[in-house]
Amino acid sequence: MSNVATNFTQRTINYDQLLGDFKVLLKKNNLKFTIQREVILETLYNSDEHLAPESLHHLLQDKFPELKIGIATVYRTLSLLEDSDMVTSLSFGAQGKKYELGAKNHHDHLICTSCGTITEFVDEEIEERQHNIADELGFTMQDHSMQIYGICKNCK
Amino acid sequence: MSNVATNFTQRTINYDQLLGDFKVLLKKNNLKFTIQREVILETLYNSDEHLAPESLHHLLQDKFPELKIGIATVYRTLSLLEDSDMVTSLSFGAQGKKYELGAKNHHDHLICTSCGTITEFVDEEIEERQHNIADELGFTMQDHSMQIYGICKNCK
DNA sequence: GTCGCTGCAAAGTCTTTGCAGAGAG
DNA sequence: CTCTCTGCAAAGACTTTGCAGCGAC
Repeated sequence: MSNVATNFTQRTINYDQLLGDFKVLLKKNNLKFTIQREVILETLYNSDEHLAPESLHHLLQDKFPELKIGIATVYRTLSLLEDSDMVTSLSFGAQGKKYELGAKNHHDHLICTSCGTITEFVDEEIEERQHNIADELGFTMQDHSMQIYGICKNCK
Repeated sequence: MSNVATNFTQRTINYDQLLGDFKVLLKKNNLKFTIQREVILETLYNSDEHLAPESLHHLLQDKFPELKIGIATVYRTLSLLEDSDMVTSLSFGAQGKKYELGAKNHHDHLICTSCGTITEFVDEEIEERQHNIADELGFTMQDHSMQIYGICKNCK
């Protein structure tokens, strides 16, 4: 690969650390650590997919059938995690959001409009440029997201 | 402003031309040119906002009460326009999409998380970089979108 | 005239909320 | 024990669809 700083992301923290952060967060807000919240965090951690609430719910039902986790709990937990900046949501194309754990390095998305595959990438030049632009416009940048849509190698 | 290629967008075509394109599109697909479709196009053209279907519907009811345009027609026309690449949809934050006419220059969005204001910008360096990245990953780029979230000048 | 379009209302999705019992601290 | 969570079901919000009459061509 050339001089393009295009690197695939890596998980930056291990699960125990993530779980610890989650427990701290809960404690700080007087919330309880429940088995449902734990398996949702764990499932997000172990998934390389960008999960829609419904897909996550199915995964949970498959992996933890005895818990009978309700879809409402999935939505509530995702909102909680998103509000606490532990997960990020993306809304591509049609309707519905997809969630991914924020405990990965920051990255942007390349989305194949044919097969729907999402590829992640990071480009330092763009990252830096975004900061500059925000500064120039008197904006305090909190976050950003970028998507490139096209046809992937396999679909061509 | 410094050397940052940050320019605000300008409308690239006039309304008559846009309307002409729309008529051609309709004819090509054996669709009819109706007053409802025309006022929707016109309202989008005259709006500097990114419009949600509901907001657009309200605008239309205010401006053309005698037409009694139904919300279903708004949705159907927006889908038509989006499928034909005449409008683009964005889905920020919460739920629901917002639409804008595609007949503007390409631009990206800076979104204030406090007041919700959307500022548009273009940066050539980023544009170019996106093409390079897509190429490197064997991707044929069709489109892209970028959002920067933060706190705007006024809200600070 | 023909055939697509429209408004209306009903039906679908996706998401949130109310509630009573269950469970964490 | 207390007070939050959970699953369920009902309610909401947003979008799509079926239909009969209307209107563009």
